[in-house]
Amino acid sequence: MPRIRHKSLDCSPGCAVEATLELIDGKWKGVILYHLFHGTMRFNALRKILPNVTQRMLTMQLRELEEDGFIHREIYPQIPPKVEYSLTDFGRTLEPVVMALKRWGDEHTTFGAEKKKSPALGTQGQHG
Amino acid sequence: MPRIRHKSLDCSPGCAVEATLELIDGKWKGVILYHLFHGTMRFNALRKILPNVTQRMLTMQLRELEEDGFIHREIYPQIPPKVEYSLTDFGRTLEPVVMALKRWGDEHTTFGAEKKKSPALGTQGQHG
DNA sequence: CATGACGGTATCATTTCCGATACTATGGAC
DNA sequence: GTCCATAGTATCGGAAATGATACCGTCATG
Repeated sequence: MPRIRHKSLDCSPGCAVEATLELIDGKWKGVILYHLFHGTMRFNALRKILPNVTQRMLTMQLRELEEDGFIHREIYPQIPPKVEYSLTDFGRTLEPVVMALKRWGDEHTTFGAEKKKSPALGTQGQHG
Repeated sequence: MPRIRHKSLDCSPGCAVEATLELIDGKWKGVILYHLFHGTMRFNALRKILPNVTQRMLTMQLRELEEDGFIHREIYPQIPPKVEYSLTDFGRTLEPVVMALKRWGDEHTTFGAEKKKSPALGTQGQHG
């Protein structure tokens, strides 16, 4: 049961909505989670598919996701370092949420529209 | 098709997730939308169920939701003023998203847990 | 004349988020 | 001895989001 950063969540019934939003908010967490649904990834692998995220931000977002129990950080004590990120069982419970977000984005934003124009992505199956 | 505040959305397939998040982000939009699913509301009615939101913030969030085409603002030219907010058809397309967020929050956050401890809220049906 | 209801604005301060950049550690290859 | 790869930290600064507070306009009531 993750902590909630909200100072006071006594904001009426709909508050569970905000509580969830707070946890997956943070500019890159959604995408990070989305990619981890497809499997374990190393730090630099995430950097490659998220070229706009600075190293600092990526680290921070990953740490927060870890703190909240969504992802697991596996450190292999070797040189050069190897660190793998994967979803926890708890993290997987977010799948319906993330997928609802993605589905809506695909259908209703210009980003989704652009994507449909590019059939090459279709070969990636669930990825696109 | 709403504008996207993100500067660059070339952040790989999962980006539709972020696109959606950006639109319903903003600390109070989730709750506002959630409450509007239950029907039209006046400005002060929203203030009452969201006591932590300042008037300024509420106005701003509502204006952004309006800009993005999610809600409709109906002004009745009378004294004292009356302004009603309601979801547009487009706004209603967000229902699965918001409900997914709420469901997860209810089941997995301490806020949700607290709520379950309070059976009185159960009488509110879908509200709680 | 003062007060209250309603739906706001305006202004300022603070907090929080985020980006850019530089720096670190270690071992192996060259 | 230098460079590279990996996974970070540290520090600084600016921008954006949010909060606090005060003010506005109008009509009705007292």
